[in-house]
Amino acid sequence: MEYEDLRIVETPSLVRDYTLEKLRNAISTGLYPPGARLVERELCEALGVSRTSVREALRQLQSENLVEVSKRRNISVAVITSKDAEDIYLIREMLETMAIRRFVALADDAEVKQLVKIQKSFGKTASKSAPRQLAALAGELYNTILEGARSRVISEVARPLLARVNYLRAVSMSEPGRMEGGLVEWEAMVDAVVARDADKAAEAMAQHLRNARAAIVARLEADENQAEKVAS
Amino acid sequence: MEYEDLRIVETPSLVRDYTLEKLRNAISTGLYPPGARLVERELCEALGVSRTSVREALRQLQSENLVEVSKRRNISVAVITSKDAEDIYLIREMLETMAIRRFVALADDAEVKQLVKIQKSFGKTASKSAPRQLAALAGELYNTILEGARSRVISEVARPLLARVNYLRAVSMSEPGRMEGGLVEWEAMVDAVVARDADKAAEAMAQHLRNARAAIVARLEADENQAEKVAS
DNA sequence: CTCGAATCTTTGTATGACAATCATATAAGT
DNA sequence: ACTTATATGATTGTCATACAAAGATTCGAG
Repeated sequence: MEYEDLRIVETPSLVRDYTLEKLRNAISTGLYPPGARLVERELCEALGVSRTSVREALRQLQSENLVEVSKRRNISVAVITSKDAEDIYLIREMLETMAIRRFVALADDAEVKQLVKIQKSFGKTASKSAPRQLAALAGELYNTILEGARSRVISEVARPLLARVNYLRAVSMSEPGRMEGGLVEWEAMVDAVVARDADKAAEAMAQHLRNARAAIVARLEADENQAEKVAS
Repeated sequence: MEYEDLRIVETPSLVRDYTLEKLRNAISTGLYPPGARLVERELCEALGVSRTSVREALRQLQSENLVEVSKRRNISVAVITSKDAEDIYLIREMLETMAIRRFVALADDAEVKQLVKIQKSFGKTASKSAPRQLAALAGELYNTILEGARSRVISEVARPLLARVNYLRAVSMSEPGRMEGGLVEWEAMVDAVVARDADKAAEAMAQHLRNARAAIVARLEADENQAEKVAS
């Protein structure tokens, strides 16, 4: 008899993981936008957990650079400057072309099929312009790629970077015009993966990230100029 | 009158930062070697701090992947496999060539001079084969480079990776033969930086990391084969 | 020697307490 | 009215406890 299937695989969930998840989510959806202050007691109330758990979750968010501490020790959602965003996208370009090459080399057929499926849902969802759905799909896409690349290290480095620009991506996707570009490149990438053409897939991925970088950096620079004007 | 000089710039040190620092140090020096179990209560005693502080520090180490949690929730010093090490070095190669190019472009003369100084101390210290001193110097070298590269993001991504292989580097440096190779490449790199030749500097850095990768991966693979043999 | 109950260990979580720091409001003096 | 003191409040950092859950260990009964 086979017991493998019965074995309980997931450890009972931890309050601090729940807390972490909730906070990460709140940040990436913009519920807590960049710069928003996070007060421990308020988070405790909002989440119904103790200060202990909130604080441990905050320490992790701090290590992930999703929040930043002021010199008064107050914690707020990290503000990404245009320069930060540029560097994040440059690094992502290196990491994710690396990942997609590994995916082409190592992913099994089920994973490739999964990629195609996500890509198709994309086409369907895009016409309705439902930013939340699109963001979720994009997340799935990246997850699938990182999984299929079979590298713990790449995932560990890439995921926090992805998390840091999650909110920006969501904002950028809700802008008219930017979305279609992304779709075309993703389609090219998935096609290349299906054809097991690593170079082409990597190039499509790089192209996508270069375009995204340009769009987001431009957007942030505009915001920064605006803010500067207001300040004066 | 100028008040800038009087202003207190450093926030009073936090117990959790002290704890984090101590633990990171203990891991990178091998006082707590890979696989060693870390028991909260013991750490409290050893460090003279409360469980609260130890736990918050552990959460950060966890985010940095310096420790790992078993399914029983026990925490131990992360074990780096040969595959992990290979990926870490591949990513470092991308990040640090990027960093050294920025350094050449952006660092001021004082920083270049600092680099040269460190490089010279290296030559002096190497003859005496004092691994602790060498490790400290290498740390300074990387710090200087990352500082001079003027990119928060690059530093934030590169530093944890560096920390993860710190112990391995120390071990590898204490082996005979490996050290001199590193020194030659570093000398080439610093020379190129002084000459403000970004391509040459980047190539020297890449060369250094490729050599280090080969040495460390070989070493880990040997260890892993050994362990496998013992297990059988 | 094996099985199972009792006990010890370790982690997860909550709570309450208190100091230190900063921010804000209030009172006082000129 | 304006500035300075003073009190008051808010927030974070740290500690000490307490207790539940889950595992690991010990030890006695058979």
